Amino acid sequence: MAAAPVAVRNAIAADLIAVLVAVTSGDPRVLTIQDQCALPSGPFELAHRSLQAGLRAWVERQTRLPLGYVEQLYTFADRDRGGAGQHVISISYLGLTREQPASGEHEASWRSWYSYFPWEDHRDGDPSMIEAELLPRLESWAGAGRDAGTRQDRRQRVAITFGCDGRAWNEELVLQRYELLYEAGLIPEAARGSPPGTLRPGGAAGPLPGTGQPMILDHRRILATGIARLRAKIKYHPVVFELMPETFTLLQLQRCVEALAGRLVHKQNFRRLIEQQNLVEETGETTPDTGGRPAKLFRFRREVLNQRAISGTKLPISRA
Amino acid sequence: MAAAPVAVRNAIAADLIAVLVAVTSGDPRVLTIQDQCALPSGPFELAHRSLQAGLRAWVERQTRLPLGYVEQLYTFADRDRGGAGQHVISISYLGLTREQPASGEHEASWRSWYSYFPWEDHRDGDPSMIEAELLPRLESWAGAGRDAGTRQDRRQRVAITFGCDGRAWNEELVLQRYELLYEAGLIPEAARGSPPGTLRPGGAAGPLPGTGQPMILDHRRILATGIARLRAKIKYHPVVFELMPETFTLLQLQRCVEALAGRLVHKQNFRRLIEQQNLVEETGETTPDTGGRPAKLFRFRREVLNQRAISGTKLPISRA
DNA sequence: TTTCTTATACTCCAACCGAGTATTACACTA
DNA sequence: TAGTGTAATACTCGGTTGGAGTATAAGAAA
Repeated sequence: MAAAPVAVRNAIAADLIAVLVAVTSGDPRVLTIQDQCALPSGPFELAHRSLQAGLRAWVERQTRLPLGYVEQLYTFADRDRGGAGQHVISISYLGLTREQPASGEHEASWRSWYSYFPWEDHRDGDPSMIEAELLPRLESWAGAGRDAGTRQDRRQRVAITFGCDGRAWNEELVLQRYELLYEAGLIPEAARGSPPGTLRPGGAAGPLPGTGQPMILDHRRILATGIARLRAKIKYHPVVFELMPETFTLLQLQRCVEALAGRLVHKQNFRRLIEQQNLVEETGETTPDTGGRPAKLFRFRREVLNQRAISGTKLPISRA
Repeated sequence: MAAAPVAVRNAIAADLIAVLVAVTSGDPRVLTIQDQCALPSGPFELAHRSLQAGLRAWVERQTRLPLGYVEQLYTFADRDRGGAGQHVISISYLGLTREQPASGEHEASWRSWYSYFPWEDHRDGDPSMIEAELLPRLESWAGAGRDAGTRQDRRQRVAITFGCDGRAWNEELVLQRYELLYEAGLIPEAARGSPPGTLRPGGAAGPLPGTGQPMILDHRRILATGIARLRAKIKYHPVVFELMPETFTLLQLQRCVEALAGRLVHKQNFRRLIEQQNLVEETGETTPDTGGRPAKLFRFRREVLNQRAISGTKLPISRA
């Protein structure tokens, strides 16, 4: 029970997996490898000082991206993941950066996260594929429940996570929605058996059209976790600025938030909130290339990171 | 870079560490071992299906506690923690339960978490030891900063985390406060060098009086993480009920929340919030042993766990 | 009967937040 | 040069929430 040195017989391998996010031209993107079917990952080695140091090391070595903000997501070690009889612990991280040319190594490329979760983008209204494709299948899954209790339970989960029956859409339930679709058998990854060698060829869309592009292993689940965490975080912590260029207009900032949240925000209220919190300061310059009236350029006041510590900083993400 | 099976040369050992919390007679308590100087921990073994399964397994085997709620806290692998040259990954968990006689094995015992963090209990007003002991030492640490910038930075951190200069006390900054005291050298654990064999005898208070009882390694940091997480969580998720008996009065529930938060709440508002959210239902009985007017007994409506999923459920923890 | 303690009902007010209207400032074009 | 499109900015308004206070009711103990 004590924290004694562990014998070699319990030796284990540890993997670091990264969800690297950037927002470019209104698109929230994620760094992927292996023909856009996997998140970048690498082994945790003895040379690394700490987990976060290990992550920063190989991310910066391989992609030359300056990792602004890094946060641990989750650690898991389900038995079916590892190789023959060996446990692999996977420690996942969320990292924010600005999109770079993406150093060609390892065929890494940026991809919109909505191509993996097409039902998550509500910026142009609720995507029609929810009503047209997901809900009917989910309903038939719910109806196939063993007893009445199960069926009602399933219907309730569907209604809550997808905002049916007059309920509001909750953009933070990314993981719950993915797991629901997974349970309902609508996610190709669910069909894959335990042996981790049997991967789908990948590249093209999975077996079921309209449920987004699959990834290897449970990488899509990890991505969902990262999106959910980020969507929750931007509401009370000024992390958006890690994704912005040095100077920006308030509309650009708003578009970035909207891209992450997958929904629109009220422009005037957004500006009110940003300004009354003293998160930004004017650079004194304006940019004319907004199409309309030139917008003032702003710069993030890095000082607030020390001040607020962890509290404060709200962003308005409307419910209607 | 791919998630390939990792060779044995990067073999690593994994430990599970638990912060088990119960609230008894107005005291938030934590399960400890080794003369109250360590959190219970155990190796993650091949036999375990998953991390959480591993945790549940040995906690329930060794303590016979029914673990209601379990949540992952943090994973770390700093080099100075492990044995000679070997990395040890520590995965910490937060678990909620009701205090049991504590099966005597392994000299496990429950202990108020405020004996490790005496500055965190503000139920009877701000503890005098902050003003009397901590702040003077922190001030002299801040004043010893190399340049003016450092000094100002340190003073600001002190003011924010301890709520000086008219700032409000923020009960969620448990970890930040601990790390500040650690940096300032007021925490005995900070004095310990890298070699993990050199532990203080423990038991009695550490070298510096008034900074709480020390623990081995970084267990106190983990405990701080758990407290912070729990204090944040009770505000938007109905986890308090995992700590309550089957039936309870609203005052008991309030006392439990206050014990966790380390501060008092407004009674009328607390009740308003609890009731308008339909979190509880009357049992129909009352209990006369409250000293005053008999209180109605309530029961947690477990159904809400399915309904709210993760959203909703606020608890009022006042700022003044 | 007084007093203590707790439960419970009701009120008040300020802050916040979502939503809308109106106006201003520029670029482009006909 | 007038008109149009687009975006920036100012101002208003009403509902909800949440913190805090007052008042009353119901029992136990002295």
